[in-house]
Amino acid sequence: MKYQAPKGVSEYFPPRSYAFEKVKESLLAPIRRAGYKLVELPVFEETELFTRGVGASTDVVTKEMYTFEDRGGRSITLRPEGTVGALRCIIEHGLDRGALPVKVFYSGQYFRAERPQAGRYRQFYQVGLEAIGSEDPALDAEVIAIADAGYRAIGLTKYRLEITSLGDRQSRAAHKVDLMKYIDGLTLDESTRARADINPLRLFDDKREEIRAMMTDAPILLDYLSEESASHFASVQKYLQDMKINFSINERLVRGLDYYTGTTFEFVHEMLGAQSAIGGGGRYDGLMQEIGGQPLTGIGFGLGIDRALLAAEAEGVVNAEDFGVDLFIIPLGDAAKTQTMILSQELRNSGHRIEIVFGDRPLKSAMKLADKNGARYVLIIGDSEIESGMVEIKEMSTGRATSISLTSLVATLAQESWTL
RNA sequence: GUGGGCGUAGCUCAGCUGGUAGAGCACUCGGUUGUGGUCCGAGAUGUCGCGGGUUCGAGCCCCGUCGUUCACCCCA
Repeated sequence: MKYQAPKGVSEYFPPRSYAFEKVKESLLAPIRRAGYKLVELPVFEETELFTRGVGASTDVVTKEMYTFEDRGGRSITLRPEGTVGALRCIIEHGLDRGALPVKVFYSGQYFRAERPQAGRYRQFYQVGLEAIGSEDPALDAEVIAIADAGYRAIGLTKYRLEITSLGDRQSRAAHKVDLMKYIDGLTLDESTRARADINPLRLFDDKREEIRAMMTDAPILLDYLSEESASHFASVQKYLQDMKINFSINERLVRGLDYYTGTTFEFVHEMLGAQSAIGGGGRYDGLMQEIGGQPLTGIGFGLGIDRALLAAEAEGVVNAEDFGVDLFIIPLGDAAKTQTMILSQELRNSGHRIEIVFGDRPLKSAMKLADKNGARYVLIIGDSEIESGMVEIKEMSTGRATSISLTSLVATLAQESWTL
């Protein structure tokens, strides 16, 4: 085997590609129903957009970006996340000049040069949305509810929603001072110390027992929220409760992108191993302005399709059987082949899923093929059928055959009783 | 970037203490004339990841390398 896909990319092919499609559509449907509008965005952007937007000190920017120079000497980067690019599009085309909030959604692949792992790929797929220009806590709740509806549409049940508030700039600054003071008093190894210097909140998320223990008495950001932030967060919770969306407050929830402020959330699946976050998002107060837009707040999420699929498979809620065809046509002989080509074209034009058998397979083998492809009905066309003008259409599940005239076939199949 | 596991037919894997490879599934054909799902029969398929070493002899041992996988970091 000479060529293989680049390291860390996931490819989806039958039959799993069908489940992938289903998961993606399930996540997308609630977004569309809430009035969010599609934006198709480039997979690469000017590098600076990400260093400015995502945060120059984040791991994502410092060591996980696919960056290269294009032929004109510009520094280009494959998008490591979706929000910044979506906002760039909104700002560039003035979508935020009309009625607010602007509500957009998108889906596609993202790239991060990390060491691959279960549920973590160098190219991964996400469905995301952004709502720009409203501070209303009801919007926070809507965004969370949409994600939750997507997971439910897939059929997932073994996940939980964790939320917290990162507060506003002042809340954070005050907390950071005390947290740094606390961390300075700890004995940490060099790399952990370095991480703490970049973002002290990270230590809350450390998986090592000894670090967790050290952090149990650390000052919690929630205790430092300004009155405004606290009441906003309280409203979000109230709306979620009213909508009967289960959640828990994780005061130690940390996200890897620097732009988050206020409401922040994560959906965590319990059957996924180390990479258990299937989706997450939050509010970002300064981001629009940071990348050259109006000073508008915004909120959004990114839902990992790969991980949602993994979760669906772990829960056994994906059924990949619906990739069958309505009608399988088996031609016997040259004249029949021509007839089949014409017929399949007509039937496909009227919306049916039609497959035909290619090559000169023995009839028996052609029947097997139809069966394996999940054909609901099979039609055999040979010399006698062409001569008599009558064909038998066989229902595979019952084995029963019905006689229909060739000329009325298209019309007959369009009827209610033949719900192809 | 750091650490552990694994690399044998398309897939899942077996191969005992070293003697030049096997199963199941899948695939193709057949079980008398143009009808599938079960059953039976036949058949094709491997540079045993790659390179070196030890040995009379290596899929099995040693070294390296690449790939893969899981975990840390980080995150969807």
